[in-house]
Amino acid sequence: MTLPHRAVETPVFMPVGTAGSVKAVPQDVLESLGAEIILGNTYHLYLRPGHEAIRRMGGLHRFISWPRAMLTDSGGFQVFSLSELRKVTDEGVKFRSHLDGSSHFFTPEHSMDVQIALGADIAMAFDECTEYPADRSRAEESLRLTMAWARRSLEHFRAHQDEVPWSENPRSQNRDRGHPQDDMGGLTQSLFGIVQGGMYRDLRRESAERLVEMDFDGYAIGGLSVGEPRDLTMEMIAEVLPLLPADKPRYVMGVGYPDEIEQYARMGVDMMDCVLPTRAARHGLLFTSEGRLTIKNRQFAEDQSPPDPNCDCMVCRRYTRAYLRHLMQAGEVLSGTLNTIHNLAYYLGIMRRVRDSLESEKTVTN
RNA sequence: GCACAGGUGGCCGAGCGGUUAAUGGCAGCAGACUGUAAAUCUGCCGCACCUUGCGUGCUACGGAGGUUCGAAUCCUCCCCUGUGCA
Repeated sequence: MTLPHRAVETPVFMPVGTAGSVKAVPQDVLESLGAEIILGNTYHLYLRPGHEAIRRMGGLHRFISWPRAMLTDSGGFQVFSLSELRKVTDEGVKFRSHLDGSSHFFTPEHSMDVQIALGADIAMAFDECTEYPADRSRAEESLRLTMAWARRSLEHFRAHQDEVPWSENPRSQNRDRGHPQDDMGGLTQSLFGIVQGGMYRDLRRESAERLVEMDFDGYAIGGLSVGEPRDLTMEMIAEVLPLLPADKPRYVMGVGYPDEIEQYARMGVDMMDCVLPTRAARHGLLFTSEGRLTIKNRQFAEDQSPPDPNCDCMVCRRYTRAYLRHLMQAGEVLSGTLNTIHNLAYYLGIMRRVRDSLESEKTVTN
């Protein structure tokens, strides 16, 4: 399958670039690594530098100078991760900014407005990422909210999706400058719905069916990898996947470890994103064909071998474990950069191999 | 030489008569990280031993004596460092 818009082949892994940057790695390096689509975050970009500022600058792609695809998460995950700084009502979520403590009210409509202003290729419905564990009634309540918000997200999005800042768009304000990032060729932004339901199969099923009925451009499975055991994650995905239309992208949010993403991709998941390869890299954990490598460990102090002997990424071709360990010990910023480059290369490599072996029997072109 | 100020565990630095193997920080060692409040967080960090326990023993606050039931903390002498004056 190929994602609509900038023809992204799937299954695909999407590096996370919350605040308009895949931490520690410049865009041109991301391109050379073969990253085809990256994430941005609605909540974070709304707070700083502000979505209207980004709109005025021509949209997210242009602002960060990223010519390939982007997806913005709706802020739904922040409802979960900033649980101590927020208050949820049917209407929306009141956040207290983690930056300065100021109050901000997010509703599905507001999230859509922000995401349209940012103008990523794919926007996400505003949802509540249900925490784990959540008992039955809590999961039901949370799902009720997410489903109501999905409908509101979709309606508002459909009514305003032509307000993206892209040059080809009639309402765009930045059609004059001929920038590579502006080559959107009459594309439209799409919106994905998000399945929730805690760890209850019937709730998951109900969630999926209702979303499909609403007719989104793609579907995500959210609320996973929030602390539950791995087999439960698997079970939920297996339950939901068959209910989602195979001709539209199916995205499992926030996963996972290398073996997980391979497994899910082989099950038919088209898209995945995760902060793990980038965050773990900055913390000194490398994922390799030989397993986890805690590069800061003393044992690598004089190890002249490459991080992963079976990897041909630009880091493994050139640097030794001893050097990477030293950079980590010395607190050099290059440490995070090199570690992240390797981890992303590793993740992207896994997906490339899965794609090759699946030999895209379901190529859908735009 | 005189006058002040100091000498504390690898380093910096608290403590100034008793819950003190000794607050903190750094360095070191190990672990965690899954739609990013994360270049973050957690644990260990004098030595030895074991039944790994808010366990036992030993050593420790420049050195040597002393006061005291008890001293890193008080006294004496000595050594050393910094600053100022000769």
